[in-house]
Amino acid sequence: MFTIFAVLFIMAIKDRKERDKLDRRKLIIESATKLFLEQGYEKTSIRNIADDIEYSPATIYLYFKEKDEIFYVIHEQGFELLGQQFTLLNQIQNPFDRLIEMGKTYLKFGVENPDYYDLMFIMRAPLAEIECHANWDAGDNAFQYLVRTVSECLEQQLIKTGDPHIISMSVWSFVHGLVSLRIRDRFKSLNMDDDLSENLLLQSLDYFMRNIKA
Amino acid sequence: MFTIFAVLFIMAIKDRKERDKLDRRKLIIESATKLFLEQGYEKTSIRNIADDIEYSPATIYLYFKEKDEIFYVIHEQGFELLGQQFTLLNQIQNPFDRLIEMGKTYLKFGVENPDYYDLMFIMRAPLAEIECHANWDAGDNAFQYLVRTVSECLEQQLIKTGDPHIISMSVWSFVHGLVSLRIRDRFKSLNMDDDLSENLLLQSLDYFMRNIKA
DNA sequence: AAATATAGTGAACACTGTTTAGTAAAACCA
DNA sequence: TGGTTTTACTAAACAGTGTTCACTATATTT
Repeated sequence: MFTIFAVLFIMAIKDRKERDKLDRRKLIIESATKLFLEQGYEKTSIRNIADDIEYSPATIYLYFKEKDEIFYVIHEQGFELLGQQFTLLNQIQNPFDRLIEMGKTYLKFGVENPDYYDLMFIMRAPLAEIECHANWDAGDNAFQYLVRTVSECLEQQLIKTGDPHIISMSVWSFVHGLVSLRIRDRFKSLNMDDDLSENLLLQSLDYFMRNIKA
Repeated sequence: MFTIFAVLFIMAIKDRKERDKLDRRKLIIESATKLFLEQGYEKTSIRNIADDIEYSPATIYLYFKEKDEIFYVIHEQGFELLGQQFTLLNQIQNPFDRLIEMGKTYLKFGVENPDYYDLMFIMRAPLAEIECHANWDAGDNAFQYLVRTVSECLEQQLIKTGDPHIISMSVWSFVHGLVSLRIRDRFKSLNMDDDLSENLLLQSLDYFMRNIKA
């Protein structure tokens, strides 16, 4: 009889402990995200995070195997954010219009969240082996979403014929090229007030989309 | 009388000293380039270079203000290399054919020299202020070469009309997107044997060029 | 009450880029 | 030739990085 209550009691404690553990993990992630968005990956050190949450640096290693593992969750946050903005575009019936808006959304995301973008698409891929299976799921999903939209465009003959994967790859490469050259200041050669530069990106996108139109 | 010879002698010594100084600078650059091409920027430390040339780390700072300054000359080497390969294409009369070959050359350069490519087009720009004037001259030249070729295509109505700067920006962004996603392993999602992947890049380029053709 | 499991940390390790004070040797001047 | 200055170099340190480990308190279990 007593043992039953005892067992329940023990389990309640264990539950609380697990909750606490998750809370502290969350604390680390939130601090890391905050610092990361302020200063980027390289400049956010484990000691910075430790100072911020008022724990010892060593404690962080009780919750994360390595620095990259912390930033892998931020990496995922980024994909969730971008995914959300893509989801909003589902309501656009015409797949070509949707494709155009996806492009605009992508450009906007990159320019407005350069640090997220860096982690998601520019940085040398961390966790090469470790979480390799799950690692690029987020990215794959987004890409598959693109492939589907492109396929719809092809079915409805809204764009010139071609292999949907090649086309998707091309679209992605194009917008990625725009964003990453912009983020890494390779466009500053000529003119380029900040406003102007975002306009140039949009004009380039428009040029690209006009060209693939059927 | 004697003084004349003495002055000549002194100057000869000074010349030799300057030669020596340049030699040692060159030694550092050669070692740095070697190590850089083996391991990339981040993994090449000042101490690595010092060990390699059998000098103290501090000595390197007598010849270069900071690590970035060493890699700025490698950065320039990269542009020279790419520029050489572009120059070979001058013999192609038809500007659109030339444009296509420029694209292929660019892709090939990026895939075959990922570390150079990284320094030239992906890495966060070093020397932000210091050599800002001269810093992107190399890159600007290459871009102006692109703009000229695009302009020729427009004049001869080989490609659809549009602003030459927007078109050039688009072409560059497109090939840069392909290369940078490729060398940062963002394409590994589907299939991708190494041979196959380079083929995909070329197919994408072909798709792009077909679309801008008049 | 004693034994054990858990959470957290100080201090260290092996690195990094960079600076500084000090040392030999070469060059200059008398 | 001898004394002074300039040059070339470096050992050691500074301040930072990611990461590990031996250790300590506290909480839980027996």
